[in-house]
Amino acid sequence: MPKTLPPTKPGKSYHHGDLKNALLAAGIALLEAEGQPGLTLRSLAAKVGVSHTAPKNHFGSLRGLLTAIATEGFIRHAAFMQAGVRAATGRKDRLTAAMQGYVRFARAHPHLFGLMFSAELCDWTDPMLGAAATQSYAVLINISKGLDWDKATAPGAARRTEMMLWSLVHGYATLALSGQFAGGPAGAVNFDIADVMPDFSYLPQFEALDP
Amino acid sequence: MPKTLPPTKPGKSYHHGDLKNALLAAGIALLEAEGQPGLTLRSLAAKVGVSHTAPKNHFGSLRGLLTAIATEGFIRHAAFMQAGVRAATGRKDRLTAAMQGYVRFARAHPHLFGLMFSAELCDWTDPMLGAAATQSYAVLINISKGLDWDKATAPGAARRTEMMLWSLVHGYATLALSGQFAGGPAGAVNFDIADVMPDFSYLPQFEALDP
DNA sequence: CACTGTATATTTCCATCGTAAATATCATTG
DNA sequence: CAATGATATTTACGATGGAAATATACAGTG
Repeated sequence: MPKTLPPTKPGKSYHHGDLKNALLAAGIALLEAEGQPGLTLRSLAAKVGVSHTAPKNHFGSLRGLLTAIATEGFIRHAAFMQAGVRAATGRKDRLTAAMQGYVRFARAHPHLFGLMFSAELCDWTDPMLGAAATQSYAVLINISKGLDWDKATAPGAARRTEMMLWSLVHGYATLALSGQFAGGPAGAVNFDIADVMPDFSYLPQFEALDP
Repeated sequence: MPKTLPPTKPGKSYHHGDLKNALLAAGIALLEAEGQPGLTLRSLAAKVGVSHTAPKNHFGSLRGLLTAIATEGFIRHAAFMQAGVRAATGRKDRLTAAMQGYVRFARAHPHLFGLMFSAELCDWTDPMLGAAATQSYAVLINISKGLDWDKATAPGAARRTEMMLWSLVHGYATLALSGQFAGGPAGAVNFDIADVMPDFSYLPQFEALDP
């Protein structure tokens, strides 16, 4: 009964059946393999075996495709951190695991990470992308809420703590990725944020730049 | 005597005379005005009034032009921070001024800042670019050396302190630029790093990721 | 089963881009 | 003034993203 078969891999057909997911998977693979400039609509379409205008039906434009890839990247990013958090016990250890997961993901998927935080390439008005990024951010927020630092009562202290943690780990990941730390001390991945910043929430002057 | 006239602005001539600097200046202006994808060799050449292949003589390729622009960006970045540092008194105030200058520069020249730390667009094997980036980093290093935190005697403590400061301010600038802090508390630019992290150097587990 | 509408994919075409190669112009030096 | 090297232009080419028209498959409906 060929009718019961869902449109998965019908061998060779005019219609692909699952082109959107296939383009996403192949797009991420191509991005990781050859970097952002190597991910073109034509090369991607050739890899999947369709015409170079086929992606337009599903993503509208190259920008739409990159936005969808970044969205998937944030989903994986959050899941990657969460997996580390679940394996840890204790509040500080969980924060450490999240931070380490943040950096490890960036190192494991540098081009995807770069795309995710690229202001130019993605369409940040897309609600799906915004939701995925927020969920990734929420992993850090939820963990930082359980820490001692959260005892500060100053208005906005918790928010500033989150921004501080996010800034620190994101800056570290970004600079490490761009090779700016190349001259630093040799060593394995040992990013223990909990030990580095044991106490800062009671003196927060960490104001937001954006309204 | 038209011969005594140096090759500056001879009105209209086959040779421009100072095309390299003109391309750099117009390139930065075009980058800031229209973003990185708007800075093409052809649009830049049209703006300066030369053929679209003229930049090749001075920069080799688009990548070379972007690298030169990023180099100039780091020079301005360092100068911008230094100007704030000179106007401040006291060691902590000087660090604060440098950090605030870091963020303000990023906000004032978002596209230039993005290009400077873009791993894909620039040629990081260029020694001029590396030197300019190092000089910008050196502003933070020199200031952090005079702080109380520097009393730590653990091996690599100073280096870790520098990396921490750089990570924090760079992550903050990057996230603010990409609009990730948009949901934060409203407020003016008030980034007082010295108050946020008064004490961290004596518990450093901040290892480098890169050899 | 036949008919029809819709989603999906292809073909063709175009403007723009970066780059290479050959050519033209100028500035300098002897 | 002639020759040489630096500088700029012209022409051409392959690749890219996108628009428009066309072809194909699928899902209902009678």
